[in-house]
Amino acid sequence: MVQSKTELFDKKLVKDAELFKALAHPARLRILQFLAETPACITGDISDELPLGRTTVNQHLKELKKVGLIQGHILGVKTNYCLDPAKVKELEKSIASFLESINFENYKCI
Amino acid sequence: MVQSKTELFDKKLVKDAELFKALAHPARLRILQFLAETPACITGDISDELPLGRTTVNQHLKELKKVGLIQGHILGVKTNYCLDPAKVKELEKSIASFLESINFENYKCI
DNA sequence: AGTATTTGACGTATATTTACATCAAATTAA
DNA sequence: TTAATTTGATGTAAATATACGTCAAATACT
Repeated sequence: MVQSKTELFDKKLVKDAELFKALAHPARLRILQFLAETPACITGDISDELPLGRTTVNQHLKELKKVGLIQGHILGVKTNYCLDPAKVKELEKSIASFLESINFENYKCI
Repeated sequence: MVQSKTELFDKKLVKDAELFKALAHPARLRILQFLAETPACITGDISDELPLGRTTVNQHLKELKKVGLIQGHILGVKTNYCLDPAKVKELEKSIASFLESINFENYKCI
């Protein structure tokens, strides 16, 4: 991008775009689903579930953690990952509010 | 990515990820909002609205067109862009169904 | 104590995204 | 007809994303 211009946009739009970006890869969507299905969510089990290497999965986990959608709890050598339900709710609201902003009942194309 | 692995994931997840990716940049979110506000949506006006060059904006428009969220109608030299309200509705449904798949009422972290 | 397991940090290679400049084609205006 | 406008295609440079291997540290097992 030579020179990032993201800071020139409205802060809410930037934050929304970051959330969408976190969801912009099938591996990360699958990870979220897996965590939702699996309350006992050991890190290695996640990479076993996906057609990707462990280090790659770890990278995706890091991105999900960055936006707060998941948390990692260290238990000895192992790390238990899990969804942050509050953040998921927040995500839901952010998306809804954006969609509302582009949803005009009487919109018509010329 | 050396070797893309996206085709190894569930098709619906891949499609959802593509939708989220189209929304993963503040410029594209702003474009969608602008089109929603502006029924007479001349191409050049869009780039005037954004802190980006015309060619850059054109590239973002192309991506939005690729996933079908907007349409371009050629009128002489000019092109009128507008939202595709049906696609926006579809987007809304896809997102809702994904969010539902990770939303467990009794989810609890260990 | 010594070995095995699990993880995250780091580095690396390739692909893609972002931002733009330049150009040619098409159309409109003078 | 000539000049100006508008657009999309093409090319390019830098940044970021994706996928993975290797490694060291920490913990668990024998």
